[in-house]
Parts: sequence; C-alpha cells; structure tokens
Amino acid sequence: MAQAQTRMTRQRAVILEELRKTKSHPTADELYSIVRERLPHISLGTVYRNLDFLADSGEIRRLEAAGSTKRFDGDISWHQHVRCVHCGRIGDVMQPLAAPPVDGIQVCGFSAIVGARIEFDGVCEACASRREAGQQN
Amino acid sequence: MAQAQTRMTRQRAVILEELRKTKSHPTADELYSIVRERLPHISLGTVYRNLDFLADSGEIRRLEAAGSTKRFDGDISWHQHVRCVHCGRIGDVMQPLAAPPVDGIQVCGFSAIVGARIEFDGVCEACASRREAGQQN
DNA sequence: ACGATAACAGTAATCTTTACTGAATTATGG
DNA sequence: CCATAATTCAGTAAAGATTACTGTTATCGT
Repeated sequence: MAQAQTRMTRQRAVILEELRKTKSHPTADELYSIVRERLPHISLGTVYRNLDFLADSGEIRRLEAAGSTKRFDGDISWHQHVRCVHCGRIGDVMQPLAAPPVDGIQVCGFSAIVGARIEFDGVCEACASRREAGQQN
Repeated sequence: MAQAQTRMTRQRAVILEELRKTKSHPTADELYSIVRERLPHISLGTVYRNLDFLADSGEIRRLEAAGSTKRFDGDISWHQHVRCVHCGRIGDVMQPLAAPPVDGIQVCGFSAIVGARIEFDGVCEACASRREAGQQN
C-alpha cells in the first residue's frame, strides 16, 4: 500500500519526453508551451509540479544557474553550462572539465561545502548578431 | 551638456555605504530594510534602481548566483561564493582560486565565452543546526 | 541662487513560482 | 474486469520579486 507511489501519468511522461528531446534548457514556461502542443489542456502548475518531482527523483537536472528563471535539463550526465549574459539562454560545454576541488575550502558561517561547479558566461549567437546589427543591448 | 550625468544622491550614497558595510550579501529587499532605518521614506523601487545603477557602473557586484532572488556584494575584489542550498544565503570563499580557464572552450550556439567562475554549494550553520534539531528541511 | 533634468516616492503592473480546491486518473486487490 | 483509495490533475488564486510609470523633488553646473 504505502510503497513507492510513483505514477507515470501521461502528463508526466510527455513532460519528461519533451525535455529529453530538446537540446535547449527550457524554463518551466517554455516547456509549458512545448508540451501544450501535445496536451492542450495541461496547466502550468502541472508542469511546475512535475519538473520538481522529476528533479527530486533524479530523472532530470534542475539547473543551479544564475538568472531570474529556473531552467531544466533532460540530460543528467555530467557536463558544464554556459549562460548567455544577455538573454539567459544556456548551452552545454562538452569538454570534460574536472569538478573543482571542494576539500580544504572553509567559509566562515558555513558548516559544509557539498559541491561545486564551474559556470561560464558567454554571448549566444542570437544575441551576438542582434548586437552586430546595430541594436545595442 | 550631455556629459556623464551622474548624481550622487543621498539615497544612492546610503545604499552604497550600507552595502559595503555589511558582510552578508543582501537581496534588494533585505537592503531595503537596512537602508530604511536611515532613510525611512526611501522606496523599494529606488533601491532596485540604484543597485542596478551601481552594478552597471562597477561600484558593486551583482551576484550571478543561482537561486530565485538576486543578491549584491559591496566587495568587488575577486573572490568566490558559496551558496547555502537550503536558504540561499551566500558566503565568501577567501582562498584564492584560479579563475577557470576560458580558452579552448567552444559551445555550439555561442559565439564567445567571456568569463567563468566557480560556484560552491554548501550548508550554512543556521540551516545545519536547524536540521540537527530534528526539523527536517 | 537658478534652471534643466536626473533621480525620487509611491503605486501599479508584470513575471515567476507556489499553494489551494474539487475532479479525474491511476495502480492494485478482489 | 470492476471497485477502491488516494495521488495527480486542471484551473485558479495568491505570494514573492522585479520592473515600469507618473508627478514631484533635489542635485549640480553655471
């Protein structure tokens, strides 16, 4: 009865499938738009709830990236990310880079350091060409 | 007359001074509370506007950190940050760590990589003791 | 001190995310 | 295969963070 109650509902399956299919790292809202093409009646709350659920169960990655909106990644293999400083878009860095060492790091007010990652700042091609075209910013 | 029109208003001066004084890395809202003790009539919008202004002019650092709310740092010297994975609090890593190399990094869809930083995940003492006390999460 | 105008206070609007509610769907035992 | 229980759903509302707008105030070069 009270065992692992994990229902693979249609909504959850579609969300996971579309997230894995896309190469971008969509926000909940962007994924909502994508999923709605297949499930027109899905609600934004459901997308948020399932992204949280899938991230907690380790099926997707919740990107701990800067920027105002959370983004998600269907590829849970170890890789780094670049974030466009203008639009927030995220790209994958495929070069394997060693995880930064955590040993020996001590910070006043913190009792443990549990992980570390490198975050790259970049300019995506869309923003670069938009700026070349004359429009500043 | 269209020269660099930058007025050092009382509000801006107080915001900058208080941000430099504090060791924490406050959100706009937290700084608003602090500044209001000296300028009771200041508005939150003014705090946001000036934080943006000061960050753009390089006087403070806008922390490119994960988490839902933006944070700011009055110390613009080069150092890394740890973020508490539970409460979002930020601490300074004083050990000098080399900036991650940017050369040779190429990412599909990105035309330039302009910088990189290490972000550490940690547990702050407040959250650690709160969890020890039995309250989970 | 004066005048142009950047910056202000206050408020409203926007955007992102979370919480709540009754209804529908799902896994499972009979 | 059908009934049962409860998780999950859709829809909506609310909360939190940030930005935009408007008329007023205060700064700074002259």
